[in-house]
Amino acid sequence: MSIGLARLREEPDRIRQGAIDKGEDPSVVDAALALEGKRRQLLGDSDSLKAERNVASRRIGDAIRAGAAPNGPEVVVLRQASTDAGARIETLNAELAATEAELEELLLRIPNPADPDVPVGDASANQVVRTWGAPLPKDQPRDGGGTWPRRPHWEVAETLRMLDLERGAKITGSGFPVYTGQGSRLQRALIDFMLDVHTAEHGMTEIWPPALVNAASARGTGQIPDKEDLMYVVPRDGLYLVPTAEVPVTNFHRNEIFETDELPVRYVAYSPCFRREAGAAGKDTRGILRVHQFDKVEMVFFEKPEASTEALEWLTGRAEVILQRLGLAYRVLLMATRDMGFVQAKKYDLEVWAPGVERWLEVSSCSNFRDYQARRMAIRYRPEPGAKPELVHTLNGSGVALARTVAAILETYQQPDGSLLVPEALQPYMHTDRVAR
RNA sequence: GGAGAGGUCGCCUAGUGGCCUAGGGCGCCGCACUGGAAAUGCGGUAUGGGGCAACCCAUCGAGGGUUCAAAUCCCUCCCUCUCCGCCA
Repeated sequence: MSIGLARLREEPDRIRQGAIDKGEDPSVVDAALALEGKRRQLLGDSDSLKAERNVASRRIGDAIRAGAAPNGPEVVVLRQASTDAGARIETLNAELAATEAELEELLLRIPNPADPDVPVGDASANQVVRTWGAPLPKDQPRDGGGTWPRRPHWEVAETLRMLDLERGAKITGSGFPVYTGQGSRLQRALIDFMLDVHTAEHGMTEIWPPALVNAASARGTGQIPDKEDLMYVVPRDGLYLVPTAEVPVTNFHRNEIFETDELPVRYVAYSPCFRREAGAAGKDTRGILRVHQFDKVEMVFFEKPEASTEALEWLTGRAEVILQRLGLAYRVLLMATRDMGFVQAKKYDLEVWAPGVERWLEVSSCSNFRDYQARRMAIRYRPEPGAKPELVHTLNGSGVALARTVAAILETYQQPDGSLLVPEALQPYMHTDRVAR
């Protein structure tokens, strides 16, 4: 379940409109409402029959303890009453189970309504809310006059022996890049740099999660059943390779209740990410813009509901800090309802400028899920000490994904002589200010 | 991988078919006593669902089964601990 039944009953109109805005079928909302009514009816009937049966059973126990014969007339009558109730319960429960299964099916098809400030429409309605830095031109003025053309990242990397796509294809398959030499060190440097900034400066707690998760976790964040095709599966052990650290880190607190003073809880996690990218064949085949395995530093927040709106802005800003320190030009997009995804309430994408391929590359996606994800995973908190638990709000965002950031660095910091300047922020980690042949 | 022992209300623990409507201790909250505290006493202290409410239903690792009735008996699975094997 993702949309809450209470909310479904209380504000069906808003949920219906939310479905329409996201391009989903709104009639599902009414079908779910009808089934919910049926469910409550059946549940009430079943519960009162169970109460009857419990009373009868208790009386049998009392009678026997008081000295009645276990097969005496008094007990036989009671036993019959209990058996009869049991039979009717079984009939009702079968119907109830079918109803609940059907209802759950429908609820999974109701999207999380977008926040009121999200533009309605498809990708063309996405708004650029701000840009930072100036996108470099492909043709760069040369000191002595004229221009030189910036090369795409795969050419820069190959010249400097930082990347080996062919051997990656040999040992695993296409889309599994091998980073070599200073390329490998650049990976480590970026991971280290990002984790250091988010922990030491932004106060997040570092998590180093497993790279495989079980089915319950995959279900928790909605990877299955919806997106099973996107994941690598290990059927023999019933495990899934993580497509993002969001999956293990959000599930970290599945079925838990935070105490009042524990929130917010803010994690940052590095993990490799594995994506089959089925259906994307032919797109971005060159270089490392779309690969099956990449590395990412991910931020995952658990917030009090009243704080989540502001938390999304802060979260997005923390990802921006990384790009700013790396000196990469980027823009922030507020995603429109039909382009933001089924489960997000509000989402910003960060796109970095890659002057070699002359494209904006998505390196981060920062989302507020409100209580939608938390409901599926039963992650709650107590608003006051001793109060009834309520669902937390969850947020996450990349801070940031490596492969495309590496591409942007290679294309932004390449020099006319073929060497690469190391961004100042990375120099302490790379132990050099320049990579040359 | 093999053998054994376990998984009970935040923590520890009692519980071998009905007196379990899960008992006790610790912790926590409230009240009383106190100048204030400690100690002590009394009461309260899980989650989900249904009901206007009184209250009812479900949950003793998970899921099935036997029974009028399951924490308790049976089956399957998961996890933890100890020992052995293997291994970075």
